[in-house]
Amino acid sequence: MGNDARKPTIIDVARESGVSIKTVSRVLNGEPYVNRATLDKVMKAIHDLGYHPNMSARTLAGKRSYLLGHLYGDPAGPYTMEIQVGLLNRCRARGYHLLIEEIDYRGQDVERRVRAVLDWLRPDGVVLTAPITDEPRVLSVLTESGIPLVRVTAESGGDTFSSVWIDERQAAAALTRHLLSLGHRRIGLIKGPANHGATERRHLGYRDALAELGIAEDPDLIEHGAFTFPSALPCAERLLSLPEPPTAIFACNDEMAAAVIVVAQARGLSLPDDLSVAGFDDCPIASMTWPPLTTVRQPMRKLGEEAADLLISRLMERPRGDATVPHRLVSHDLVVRASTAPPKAQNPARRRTRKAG
Amino acid sequence: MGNDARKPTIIDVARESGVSIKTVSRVLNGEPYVNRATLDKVMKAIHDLGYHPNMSARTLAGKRSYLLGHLYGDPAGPYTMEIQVGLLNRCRARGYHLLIEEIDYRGQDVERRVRAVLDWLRPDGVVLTAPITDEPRVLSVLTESGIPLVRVTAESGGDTFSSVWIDERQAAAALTRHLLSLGHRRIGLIKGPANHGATERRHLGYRDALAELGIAEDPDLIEHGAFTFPSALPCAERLLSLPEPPTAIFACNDEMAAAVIVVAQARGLSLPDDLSVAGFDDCPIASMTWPPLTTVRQPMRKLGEEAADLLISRLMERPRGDATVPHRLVSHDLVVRASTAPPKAQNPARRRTRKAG
DNA sequence: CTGAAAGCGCTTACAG
DNA sequence: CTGAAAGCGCTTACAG
Repeated sequence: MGNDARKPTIIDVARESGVSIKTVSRVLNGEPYVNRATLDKVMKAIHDLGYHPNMSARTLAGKRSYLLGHLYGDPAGPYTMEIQVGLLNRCRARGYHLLIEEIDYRGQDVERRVRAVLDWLRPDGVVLTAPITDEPRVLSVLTESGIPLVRVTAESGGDTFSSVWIDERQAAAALTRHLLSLGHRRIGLIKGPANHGATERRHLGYRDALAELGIAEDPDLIEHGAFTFPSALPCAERLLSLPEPPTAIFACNDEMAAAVIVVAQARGLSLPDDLSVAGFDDCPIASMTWPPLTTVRQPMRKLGEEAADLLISRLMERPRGDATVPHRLVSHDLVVRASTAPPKAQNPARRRTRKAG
Repeated sequence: MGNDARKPTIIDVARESGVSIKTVSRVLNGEPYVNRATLDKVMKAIHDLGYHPNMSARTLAGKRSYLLGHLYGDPAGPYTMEIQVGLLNRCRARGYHLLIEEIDYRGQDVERRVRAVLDWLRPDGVVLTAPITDEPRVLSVLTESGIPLVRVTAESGGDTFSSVWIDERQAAAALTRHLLSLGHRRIGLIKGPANHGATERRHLGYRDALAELGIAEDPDLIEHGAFTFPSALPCAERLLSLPEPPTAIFACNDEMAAAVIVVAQARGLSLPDDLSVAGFDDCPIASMTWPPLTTVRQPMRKLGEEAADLLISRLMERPRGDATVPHRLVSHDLVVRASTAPPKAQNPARRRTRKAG
């Protein structure tokens, strides 16, 4: 209330600048072939009037909504949320807006949920983040609808879907090499869930690095977590209870690495002397543990920014029939912090009992 | 490509069910005075055709966008993101959608940014979460525009803005009482930033509890953080370096409490024997530290759900001129975990040096 | 380089 | 309880 002042429309701008609404529309959409003087007049009118185009009218008349949909299966996870910040950054810069939708990929009606989002919101494009980048039901609905989509951190190759990714295999190998170079030879691995693409990629990197030194993988040292903190607790317990426990543990994400630290501390181990721990992602938690975690930094905001850029650029070029499926590789960093060090005792896990020194 | 099948419109539904589009519209909007048999026919046609109303057309013709805007100043923070999950839950259930926008409240052009969101997106309502619930520039633009808004976790009272809140003062008092009941008498407090409403409210609760036992607040025990992990590091250092250090520290959120734990561990203190630590919020981090944190659980998803419900209900009742400004109080819980225990040594911080036992 | 007309798919008054 | 008409603010062909 108070401001009955009707918001200015394209008609007001046209009148103010003495041209047709079609010409204003041309300026709004950055179309070529607008006389320089005309353009200036229109720009001035837009500015003077404080005009903003009405999104709904644009969407209804044109064929685009200027909306990107972010579909994710991991509500409030730090990894997903950081990517979202990146998406938001680029949407803002390029005149798009972000609609978010959580998809419970373990639920019964995944297809219906995804379809509903498309039908109701009609976003121009969709960004998929792990762990639903590889969910067949989600992908099938999306493919069938023909909507442009980009997947963040999924399998690189493939000529079906566009993606933004980091080389997780190589990153995992680099991290494992770091551990090996410190002198560790028994390195525990806590994997993610089997249905998650990253799980296999990181495992392969671990195996690559071991193979370089001619070390065979010991199945006893491989545990399956679920990329969550609680899931890694029993994994860590089992690893540290082995007759010959590992001197280092590589958890495939930071939350699981934090769990390893907690278990180790509860057992009275002194870190990193008795046990080296490494994670993956460089989420905020990686800097909040004691000792802070050695990990692989995934530039999550950047992944989001690249994804939005890729998608929006694709939407801007008219011929949406072209068969190019672009991929973007983003670089990662090995971040060495205090949670990794050379192994000290031969049999650290045995040396101590449950009581802290 | 592939599906040229034009999406069904209200006209198709009208034809299919043999009524006018106006009647279909009535059904869509749940208006009263629709004959039962007519309603059934229309519902069947909607279902058979797989019809979904076009949001843009609705927005353009009607005066509502069915969009809620979530404005926040704390990108990717776990507290904010959990609230967002709650908002999303209720939006989904009630036919609304959520647009998200980060507002850099320390930036120069806050007003312009907020105004742009309103002008471009024209959401029906706005949800504001801390720390921008009390930002005067944001509030002034919003007030001036007359858009319905609800603030999550802001000052309870006031007849200007609607809010959803927990009694932080009482919660902080309960937590402090817990510490006192364990026998602690010197309790450090790490506050939030001065411009954040929660800062003062939690401090008052701390003071209330001390006063009940006739204990005067010791200014040396009060530190100012910024609700972030790094900000609390020097605060903890100072507190633990006092000639007579506290036996317990209450950090006003979990991230800062995690920082206290890290500092204490780096100094070789054994927790909770040498030092009790408590946080606030019960974010995921609270369960990922060692020892896990005693804290106050804010039901963040619930806060978000209540906020969305409050707002949507308000939007549904036509007469938007009514002067009621509803408030909703959500209850909190004291969560006692292993980070708090009775004080052990008289002077624990002195007893040890930097080396862990 | 610019414009007049039609139409996107709904809802709003207004009738009946 | 139901409907015919107008209009929301843009963009799309189509002309010139």
